[in-house]
Amino acid sequence: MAELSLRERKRQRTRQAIVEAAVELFEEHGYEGTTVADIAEAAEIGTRTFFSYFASKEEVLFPESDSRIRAVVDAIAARGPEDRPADVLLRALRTVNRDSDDMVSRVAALRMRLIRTVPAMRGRGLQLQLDAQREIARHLCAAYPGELDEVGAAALVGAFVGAVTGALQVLMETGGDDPVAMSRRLQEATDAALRPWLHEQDKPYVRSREQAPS
Amino acid sequence: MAELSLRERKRQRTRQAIVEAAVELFEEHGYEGTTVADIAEAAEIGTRTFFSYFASKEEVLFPESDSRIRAVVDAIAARGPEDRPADVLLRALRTVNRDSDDMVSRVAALRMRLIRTVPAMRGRGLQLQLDAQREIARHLCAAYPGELDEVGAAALVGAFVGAVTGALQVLMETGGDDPVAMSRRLQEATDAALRPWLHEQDKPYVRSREQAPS
DNA sequence: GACGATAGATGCATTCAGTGCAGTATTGCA
DNA sequence: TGCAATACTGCACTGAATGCATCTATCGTC
Repeated sequence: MAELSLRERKRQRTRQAIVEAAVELFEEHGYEGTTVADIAEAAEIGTRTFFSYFASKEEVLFPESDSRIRAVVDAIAARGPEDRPADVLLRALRTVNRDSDDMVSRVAALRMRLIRTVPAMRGRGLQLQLDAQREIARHLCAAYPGELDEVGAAALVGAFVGAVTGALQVLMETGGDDPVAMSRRLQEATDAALRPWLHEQDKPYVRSREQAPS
Repeated sequence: MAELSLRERKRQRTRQAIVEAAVELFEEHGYEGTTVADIAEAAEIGTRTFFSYFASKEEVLFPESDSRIRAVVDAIAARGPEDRPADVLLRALRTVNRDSDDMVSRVAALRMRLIRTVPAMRGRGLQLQLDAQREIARHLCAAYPGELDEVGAAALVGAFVGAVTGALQVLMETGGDDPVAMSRRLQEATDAALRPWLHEQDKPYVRSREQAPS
């Protein structure tokens, strides 16, 4: 399968070394307290070489072009004939939230913490998110020709992602440290915000409230 | 009213001079093609002084803490007893869109263009937007105690603002130059995206289409 | 296995944003 | 008028990022 050339393998290894060195140093001395030169030295490369792997210091912590996009695109591709655009997005959103590995991986956790605290990281994260939205909107638009135009699709995607982002922001700043509880509150909040789109059979928290009225 | 001390007046004048110089130079040589030193020289101040007025180069184009927030907060304060949170946001959103002066003022137009093209500006803009959302969510939460918690309010606000942002992004990149047409398409797209929240009497584009079919 | 082409690594110099500091000028106030 | 607070400025410095020239390792080919 992975018949990569020696050059390619070496490059991957160096890349990995950079990321690991960066994570190590960021955790020890903080983001601002770590210079690119420090990272390069720890990864045993020249400072100049760093920038042939990553365009900027932030980039180290935003490696892969997020698997989330792919998950949503898959969900769009797997839509049923009865599904409205909003249904598809709703399902995708839940899948993504459920499978969110953002609390497990060490890099992901660090990234989260830095996004919350370092302006440069926050800005970068938001930009990538907006790009991802655009990408998803394109797919959604293509999946519903005649029904959704580019702008409408972007608005719809924006609404759904915006709800998640808004909730997540508050959750992170409140600083709860229990991932399970946070995930549940996130689901509740977005469900509530997006309630007008929910079908009856899709309203878990209404159902649970019927069973156990407050 | 404006009994400012001489110092204060002088400071305002210098501030104004910096902004004007910056706008001038950005329009002539582009954002990246203009250094802080250039701006300072044009504004007849020392380079160092620039940073006692603005914390960074971007900041020059994000002056006042946006009147938009105030407009939304006002809309929340002016809510009727029958209004649901979504109703309030919907009305506020329309007011803001309608009064949007972002196409008239020279600074605003330049800012728009740079947000679209310069990563640093985009990042900064998104950060400010998220902060604004948070602020609005706080007010909304306070206005509906017992009904909305912090997280839920943030999700709701995020959904509405996200819809507008998503649509706006596509509209800007499509690069239509007719502000009126863009404003109309924006309204249509967000209306469509937020349709599940619309009351019947709140659907202007359905109504106007009945009156004057295209 | 040798060889030329190519891609990657590196050092060096440079630009530019942003900060800390110290000294000077200006303003507000008594 | 004089004193204290505040603003302005130059200077030196750090750190990110880029361009360029050079050197080295790898690759495909014969």
